[in-house]
This record gives sequence, structure tokens and C-alpha cells, in this order.
Amino acid sequence: MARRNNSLAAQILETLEEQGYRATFPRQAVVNAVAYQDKHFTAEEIRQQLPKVGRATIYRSLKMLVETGILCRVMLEEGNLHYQLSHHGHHHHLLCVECGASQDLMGCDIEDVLTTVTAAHDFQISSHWLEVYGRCRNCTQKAQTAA
Amino acid sequence: MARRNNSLAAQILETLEEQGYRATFPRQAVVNAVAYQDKHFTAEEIRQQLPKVGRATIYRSLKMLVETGILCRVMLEEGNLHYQLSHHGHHHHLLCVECGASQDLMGCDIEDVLTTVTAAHDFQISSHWLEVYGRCRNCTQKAQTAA
DNA sequence: CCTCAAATGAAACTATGTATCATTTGTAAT
DNA sequence: ATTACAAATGATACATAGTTTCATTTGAGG
Repeated sequence: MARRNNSLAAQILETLEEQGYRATFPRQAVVNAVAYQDKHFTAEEIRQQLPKVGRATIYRSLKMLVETGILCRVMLEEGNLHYQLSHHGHHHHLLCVECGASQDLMGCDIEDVLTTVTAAHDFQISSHWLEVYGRCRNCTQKAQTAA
Repeated sequence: MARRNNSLAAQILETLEEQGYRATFPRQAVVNAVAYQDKHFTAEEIRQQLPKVGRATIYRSLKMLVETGILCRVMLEEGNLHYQLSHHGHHHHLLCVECGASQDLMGCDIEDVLTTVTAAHDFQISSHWLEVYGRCRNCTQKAQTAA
């Protein structure tokens, strides 16, 4: 697991270097940290895990990682923005409101629905943002066992 | 136009009173202001329009209006949360990135798609959030004329 | 081992709220 | 009309999430 995350971090750093970003020590620390997370996370959480790295640097690094497509932002139900690794291109998230787990929803079938529906409104879609909230398999089972 | 907005404001205040909220002067000012907006707006925009009302009161009133279902929040593409009147129950928004106009998307057809897609993930949906970005009819036409 | 742009960190600033608490005000009962 | 009192307000401080500025440091190429 740790190995896998390390190689993931290495892979991210490689991508960044290819794009002309310097592999500084603080940057590497941030990349390691985000590769290590198993849930969506906030900038402040990363900051607490890396007390030696300056606050501005954490925010700058996360912003850069979002811009390069390595991270994506997820919107929680209450309206808070978190970050998480973005393994794929366009995709959406199934967010478990119980445990915070997040699954990717690939093959965005709603595109078709949206094009049809919005055509009636004379609206030209450029993009959309969808978040789905609910309970993952584990948490559904737990709830049933408890009841 | 002004008359219609005034009656809208009156209607909102009536709803609030029915729910046990007192019709204070600052509160009426906020309700008038939000009824007067023709686009989604921020708390700060309302505040600038009502310099005599305290900042905390503006935020408290907006929160209350969201909780009572009179306002809803919309997420802009960059991640900023704005407010707008919520005329209906569950609905989504078509947000014009050009002029900021927002149309409601009723009859949420994506529910069905979501249930089907997420069943494959053993995920129990409780809610979802969708925002659609693009260009409204006016702005599409303007762009074509200009080109 | 220089050089210099890129990156950093400290600190101040912005935006968007929430919490506290002493004071004011609507409302319902008298 | 007066009063009583909870609800609401406003000033202020605090919280969170992020950006900006700028003097200093550092990584990478020559």
C-alpha cells in the first residue's frame, strides 16, 4: 500500500517535471501527502500533516495540482470544497455521506439527457458539475445490521 | 416590474410570518433586496445595497431564507457559492457563463439515469447536486452576430 | 560552481461566513 | 396604551479557505 502510494507520488512528480515544474522539497512533501490520502481532504488537513511547509505553499501546490488535472475538487453536501485525486478525465463522484468514501462515476451517461433537456431551453452546454450523495455498500450493510 | 417584485417580497414575508419569524425592519429590507435581484447574487452584494443593515443580520437572514426554501444556493464554475430565488422544489440550474442568467431545469430526468448507473456501484442515492454551465439563447445569438 | 528564474515563507489581506453578548424591538397579553 | 419578554439586531471577534506581496532561498542548466 505504502509502496503503491510512493510510486504514485513519483509518477505525479514526474508528470509535474514534464510540465516544467521544479521538484522542490516542499512540493514533494505535498505530493506525497496527497498521494497518501484515502479520502477527499481539505487544504488544512494537508497543512496539519506538513507543519513545516508554509501555508501559502500548500495552497499554491494544491491549486497547481488541480490545474494540471492531478487533483479534482469535490463539493460536499453542506457546500464545502474538498480535494481528491483525479484518476480520469471527465467524471463524477458518488460520495458516501456516512464514511466519506468516494467512488468515481465513469461514462457520464447524463450528457445525453442534458443535451436533450437543455435543447428545449435554447441553452448551449459548455460543462456541468454533478455530485451524487448517498451511502456506499459498506455503510448500507452496516445500517441494516444495526437495525 | 417593481410592483411584481414588491408583491413577491410581501408574499415571502407572509410565508416567514406563518413560520413564526418576526417581520423586523432589517429583515424586510433583506427580503425586498433579494426579491429585487434579477440574477444570482452574493451576500456581499446584498450588503452593499443595504449599508444600514448589519453584516451579521444579512448573513443570518440569507441563511434563514435558504433554510425555509425561499432561496437556494448555486455553485458557479469557479467554485463560488451564490444565492437565488428558489421558485420550485427539487430543480437544477442552467447558468449562463456569459451574462449570469439562470434558468431552472425542471423535471429532473437525470434521477432515472442516476439510479440505474449507481445500482451497478451498490450505492444508495440520497441526493445529488447538478449545475449546468453554458450559454443562454441571447448570448449564443450575440456571439454569432459578432463573429 | 555560477546564475537566475522559479519557488518559498511570513505576513497581510480578501471573501465568506459563524459565535458572543449587551442592547433593541415586535408581538401578544393585559 | 403599556408592559413583558423572547426574538432579533449590531458590533465585534473569531473561523475558514484562500490570495497577494515581497524579500529570501533554491534547484537546474550551462
